[in-house]
Amino acid sequence: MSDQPTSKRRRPQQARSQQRVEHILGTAAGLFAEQGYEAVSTNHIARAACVSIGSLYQFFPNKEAILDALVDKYLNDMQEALIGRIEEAPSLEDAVQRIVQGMQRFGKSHKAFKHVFAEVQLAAVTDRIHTTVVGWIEAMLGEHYPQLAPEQCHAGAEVSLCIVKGMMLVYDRPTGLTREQLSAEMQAALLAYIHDLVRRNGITPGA
Amino acid sequence: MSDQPTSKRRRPQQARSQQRVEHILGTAAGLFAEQGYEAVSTNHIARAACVSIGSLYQFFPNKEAILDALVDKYLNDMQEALIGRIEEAPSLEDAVQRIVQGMQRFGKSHKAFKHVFAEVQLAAVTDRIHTTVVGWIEAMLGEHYPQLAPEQCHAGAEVSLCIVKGMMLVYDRPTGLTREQLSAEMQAALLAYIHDLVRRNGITPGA
DNA sequence: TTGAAATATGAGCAATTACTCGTATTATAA
DNA sequence: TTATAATACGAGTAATTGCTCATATTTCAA
Repeated sequence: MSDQPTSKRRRPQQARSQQRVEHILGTAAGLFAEQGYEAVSTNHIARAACVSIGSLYQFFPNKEAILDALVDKYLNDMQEALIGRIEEAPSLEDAVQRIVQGMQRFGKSHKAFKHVFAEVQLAAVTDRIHTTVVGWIEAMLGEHYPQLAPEQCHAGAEVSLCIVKGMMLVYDRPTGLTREQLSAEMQAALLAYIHDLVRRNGITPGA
Repeated sequence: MSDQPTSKRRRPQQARSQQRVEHILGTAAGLFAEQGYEAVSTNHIARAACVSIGSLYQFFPNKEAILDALVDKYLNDMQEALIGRIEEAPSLEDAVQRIVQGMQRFGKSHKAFKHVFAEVQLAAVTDRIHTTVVGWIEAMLGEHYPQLAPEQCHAGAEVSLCIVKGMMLVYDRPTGLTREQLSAEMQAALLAYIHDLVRRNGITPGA
């Protein structure tokens, strides 16, 4: 996603510094997840990672660069964890299940992601993720329903992502439902919408 | 929602100070909407409202109290703007339309609300809103489908709110869809899910 | 008219913010 | 072994944060 330096700063060249950068990122992810991006300071991150503030700024030109690096990582991880599996899905129902469960797993193991993804004021960063994921869903819809016009695919993808986003906001809230129930309901909601979409466009839903 | 003092601070008693408090709240709402809660300082609010920082702290014991007061106001406004209309809705389809359009209107005229509602890290405040709104939707479902078990109503309400929340996150994003299209799609999504829910529970959807 | 309560003011405080820079410690290639 | 580049360090900077408090002004009942 970015091979040139993320920053004007030095890129880590020796093994120890590469490990350090990884470690800083991991620590930052944890803190962001717990307290949110704005509430976490760079000094805070450095202290928690047992790294001097100077070392942190050796590799990250500013606070936002840390978040950017995290987002790069997340988009890559998501691509691996989700997209491969979605393309292999034999049916739309299967694809929907993989999306919902994949997102759930991903949100669980990368809690900071949920913040970044849902936080409204980090518009630039959020946009990158949003656009990327909409593209994936759009492609999936187009593949399963070639008769669907491109604009319809796009609209469907935007709305589907709405649903998935709302879903992620609610996963760690005490809803009275188990994760499995929530997951099942969200799959049902997504499928119900998609089936409705294609039906409205005069296509008989497959399977 | 709270008649006793919001704070340990003086309650405004004279007309001029009541106006001032209103004005501070309005200004804060605007700033929160533009920049998010964390990014806006109390000094900032005071300056923008043309009020000294001391006056601000005369009526609000701390920054959070400003947000709390806003949420009180929003929940009241929402109750008036939405709930009355929902209870009068002749059909579920109509109720869904009123919810989606009401939320949209509300998000438009109270932009700060969107932030507060969706922001993950303001857990306490967000919870109040979430719980309140889930209750409303739950009641609506129970009324339109008396055969639906209370847990089913609750589950349905939680998932429906997920969808509405995701919706609010996306309204002012360049999606390539007009507001009307988005609104229509979201109504369709909500209805598709609810119809699916009652169908799965062996009830033939009305109308 | 008077005086006490309500309201208004903003300089200023301690704490924290994102970030710099001079210096010290490593690693590596010659 | 040595010299140069890479890495590490953390005291220190200016700016900003949420918030206080002594003082000044306004309101209104008596």
